[in-house]
Amino acid sequence: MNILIAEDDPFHRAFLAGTVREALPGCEAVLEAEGGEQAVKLARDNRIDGVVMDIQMPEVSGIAAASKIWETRPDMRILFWSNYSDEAYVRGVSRIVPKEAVYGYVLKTASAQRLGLAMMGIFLEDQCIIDREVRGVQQRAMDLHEGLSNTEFEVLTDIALGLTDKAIAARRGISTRSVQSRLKQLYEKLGIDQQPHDDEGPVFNSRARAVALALSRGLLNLESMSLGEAKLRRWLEKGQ
Amino acid sequence: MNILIAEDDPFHRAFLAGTVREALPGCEAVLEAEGGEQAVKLARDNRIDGVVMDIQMPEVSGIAAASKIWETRPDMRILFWSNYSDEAYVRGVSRIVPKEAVYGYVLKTASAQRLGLAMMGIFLEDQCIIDREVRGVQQRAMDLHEGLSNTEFEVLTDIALGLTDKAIAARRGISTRSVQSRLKQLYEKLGIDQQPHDDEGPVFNSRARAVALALSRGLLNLESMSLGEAKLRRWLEKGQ
DNA sequence: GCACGACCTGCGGGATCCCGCAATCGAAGC
DNA sequence: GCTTCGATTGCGGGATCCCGCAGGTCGTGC
Repeated sequence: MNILIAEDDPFHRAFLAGTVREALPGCEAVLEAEGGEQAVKLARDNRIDGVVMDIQMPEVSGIAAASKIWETRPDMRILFWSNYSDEAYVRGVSRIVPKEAVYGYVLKTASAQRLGLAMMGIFLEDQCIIDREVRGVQQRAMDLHEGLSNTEFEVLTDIALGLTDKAIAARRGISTRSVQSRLKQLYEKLGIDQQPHDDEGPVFNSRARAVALALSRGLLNLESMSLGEAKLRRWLEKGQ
Repeated sequence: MNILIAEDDPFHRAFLAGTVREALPGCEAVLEAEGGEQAVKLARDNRIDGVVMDIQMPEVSGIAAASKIWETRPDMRILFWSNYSDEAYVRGVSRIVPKEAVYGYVLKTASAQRLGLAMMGIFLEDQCIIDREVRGVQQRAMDLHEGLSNTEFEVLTDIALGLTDKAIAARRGISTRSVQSRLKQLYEKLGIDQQPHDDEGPVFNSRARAVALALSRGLLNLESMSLGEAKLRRWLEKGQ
């Protein structure tokens, strides 16, 4: 069995390699990549049976790299190992995972033992293993009343990128009035109307406040935004 | 000599401890803190000669902890060790460092040797040692035409928190028209007017676009925003 | 004293945003 | 077939935002 490790931090990379050797004694080779691009290349050029992937990496993130790998090898087993359980990450992962793929999501704060158990479960037993805390986020995101729907999530990313209502409407193929309806729902779910008011009218600009709250709650993060920025740029060029 | 290490990641913490022992053979004790709060407590209760501080830590960040420590020991030598050279961090540090303090700013991507040299320079020779890359950011921030003035930076943080013009005016003690003037300058410096236009008017909402650009350029980051959120909350309560 | 630049401020208007009301459409369920 | 529910859309208005223009203030340097 050959395992690929993708992790930019050298200390974490060494720790991962050690844990892999310990949890999977039958493992023949452990390949190491320092970034997403290298991970894709190594996964393409070698016979790999599983990947341990850090999500936050400069240049090409772990999610982007996993997406690339799954394009050609939709049955690849990938264990995501991340510092955070941001909803942006959890959504990002579950959006790209193919139906036939086995995957896992373990937090870096977990013990070495828990990480080792997850490796055994995924790479030996083909189980999907998701940390409890991450599962909680996943659950909340699915709940229709608590979490955001896909359409609400779309307008959220769009206003976070700084688009106008009209631009969002053109991009998503709906009317500006619909955009505003979605925004209103978004504001309600984020609880913007119940934010403090001053004597002199509202303290908060709904649009900007929504972005601030989404960031602080992990609905969005910098990576999801730069990813959205890239998509937006492509759409703009296509339009011209 | 006693050195305090504040770093939440155990691998990095162990690496720091090793580097301290190597670079400073005369060092008697190396104390370790896992977070900002513990760092402040350890610095208060022990005879500490210098601190190596990670900036990004959950709960109490390294900048907040350093600020606390410098309140009672303004001559403390502190070496900041961070993953990023975000302008938000650089500004945050240089805003709180007392005139008589010796400090340093080294990136985590630097080699162990460079880190060791910085430790020797700061703790043995009382030199200020700032990585070249960080220095570049500091320089740009000082340049009046390239970087943002303090007033522009203030309105930037305010709109990022989601405040309305009126609320910003009340908070900063100026008229709403002044807020809008500052915003216009901010938009110009961020280059929002030269963003792409569609046939059907502007694609971007200036206010939201400014926040998006500031985040992607590191002028703001999540920590500076949650810090601003805390300040805002205090101000709101005072007003009521 | 005087010119200069940086900042603050009031006025006014045009564009955008926020939202209540109501009609329409499509999909799911009985 | 009918109902129900969610999503979309138009209309209209009030609030906010963006910005050009012009006048005022304050500190610096000659």
